[in-house]
Formats: sequence, C-alpha cells, structure tokens
Amino acid sequence: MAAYLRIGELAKKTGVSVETLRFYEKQGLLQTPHRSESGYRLYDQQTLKQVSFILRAKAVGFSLKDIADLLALEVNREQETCESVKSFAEAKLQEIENKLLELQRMRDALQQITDACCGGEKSATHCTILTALAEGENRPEHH
Amino acid sequence: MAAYLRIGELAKKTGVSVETLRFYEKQGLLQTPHRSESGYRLYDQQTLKQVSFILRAKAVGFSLKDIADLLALEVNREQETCESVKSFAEAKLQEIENKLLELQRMRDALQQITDACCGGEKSATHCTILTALAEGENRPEHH
DNA sequence: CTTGACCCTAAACTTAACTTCAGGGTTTAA
DNA sequence: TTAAACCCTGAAGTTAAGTTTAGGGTCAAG
Repeated sequence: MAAYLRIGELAKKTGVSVETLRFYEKQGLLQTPHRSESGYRLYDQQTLKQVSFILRAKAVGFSLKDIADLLALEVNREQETCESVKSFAEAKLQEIENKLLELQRMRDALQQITDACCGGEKSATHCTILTALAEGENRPEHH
Repeated sequence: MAAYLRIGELAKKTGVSVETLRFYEKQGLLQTPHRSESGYRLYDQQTLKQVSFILRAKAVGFSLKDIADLLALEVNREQETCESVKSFAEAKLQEIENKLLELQRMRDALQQITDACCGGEKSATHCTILTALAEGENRPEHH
C-alpha cells in the first residue's frame, strides 16, 4: 500500500529541510534511496523512523558520526564481526548511562531552583544552579 | 586556605585547555576572574565546579548559549524577575525530561542489540537499532 | 641575567553541521 | 504551453565551538 515519499514530503513529515535530508544522505546517515525515472529520490516509510531516530540522537548530544555508527550497527548472528559490534554497542550504552546520570542531576538541581522560587518553603533568598547542585552532592536521599 | 588557581592549573584540573577557558570567559560562561598584579587570571575553587558543570551540560546536548543562561539563573526572592527565571528553568526542565526519555529508549534499544548478539536467547539472526526501537514501541512491559 | 615554563591579547584558522546559491530539469494545473 | 511548485547537482557561505598563530610580558631556577 503506502507509496514512496518524495523528498519534499519526507521533509514535511519529519520537520527536516530538504537540503538537510540530502546532506544526511551524503554523510551516510540515510542510505541512498530509490530513484524515479526522472531521478527524483523515492523514500519508503521506514525512512521516517530513521530520520526521527537521527533527530532524537542529535538532541541528546550525539554527533552525526556517532549516529551513523549507531545506525550501521547490525547484529547478524552468522557474522564474525559480531564481537566488535557488541563492544561498540556496549561502549555507547555506557555513554548513554553517563548522560542519564548527568541529566538526572541537572533535573534535580533545576527542580530545586524552581521550588526555591516564589513560594518555596525554604528560606533561601539566593539560589543558583551551582549551589543547587552542590546542595545535592553526597545527599542522594530525599527528606 | 585554598589559594587561587592560575589558568594552567585550572586547565589541568578540569581537562579543558587554557585557550578554551579563555574562550569560555569571552562567551560569558565564566565570570571575569580576579587578576594578579601582572595581569594573570586567578580563579577560586568555585570555578572548578563551574567548569565541570559546563562540561556535563555540553555532554548532554546543551549549547554554550543554553549553558550560559543556566549558569546565570539566579533565584533571588526579592527580585521581580523571579517569574521569568522560574519559567525559563521550567522550560529547561521540560527539555531535560524529554532528553531523559529519549536516552532511556535508546538505552533499551541498544540493550536489545547487545543481548541479541552472540548468545542471546532470541532466534533473531538480524537486528539493528531501528528494529530494536520498533520492537520496543507500545510494549513498555518486560516479559 | 638568562632560559624555560608560564601568562597575556588579538586575530586568523579549523571542523561539524548546516544553508544558500547558481544553474538547470520535471510535473501539473490553468 | 506555460507558470508555479517541485526536483537535481556541485560549490560556496554560515554559525558554533573551539584551536592556532603571532608577538609579546612574567617568574623561578641555575
């Protein structure tokens, strides 16, 4: 059923510009698509997911190079490259865990700031993100 | 007690180059430090935390501009700007929550890939991060 | 009193990730 | 059959985030 998308339609659906889509292709983030008789790019629905993956990975601080590597990750049981794929994935997994921890700390600190502001219970008249982070240090428990 | 740090010492302790520290200062990420008689920058210990905050925020995808804004966040109960500070903090908080969700999904997908590889229980002979993400969709429960 | 390891500024250069430009085909509605 | 709205390529330009270069001062050890 669902027909091919031309680049403009893919752009509209993903919110990524046509130029950027061609750029991602050149950078190896999108595999070379089918072409119509007249040379127009024709994308399948799968490409939508690929683009949104790129956007989400970018948003959490991965470079296009990193993302290309992640997209290229393919586990194929029969392949001998399996070990290297696995260790790459594990390294990225570790990076992600670290980012998660950073973000959680940052969230808690920002939360303290918004709580301290305009109506919080604390008597602090002064609070910055750094003091909020410092307060949180070595005190993983809530009261 | 703890004396001032010169820029080279701060660089060594944070792992950030001397040039980058001066660059961050120019961009407003580090407040202008004290100076020795001869014009050398002198940093206090607090600056260490500030730099490591910058590094951690960068690692999770915030721009230097974003980070400068976060560092400038100061809740001061008496100030009338309180409302705007609060709403900025809340917007950033939302961004962070979104990043957390992305990262969690990505972690789960990568986990599936490493599990599928070399000795997983599943019979899949083929798995990519996109198929792993797709499998995870609408199935928040583990079996 | 000089040499090596620091520090300073201003400005030019680099890289990643796009964006814009120049010049040209294609498709479709009027 | 033509004009608007698409599509193509290749190359130049832009912005963020540094890095490098050029041309100097400072300071502790020998």
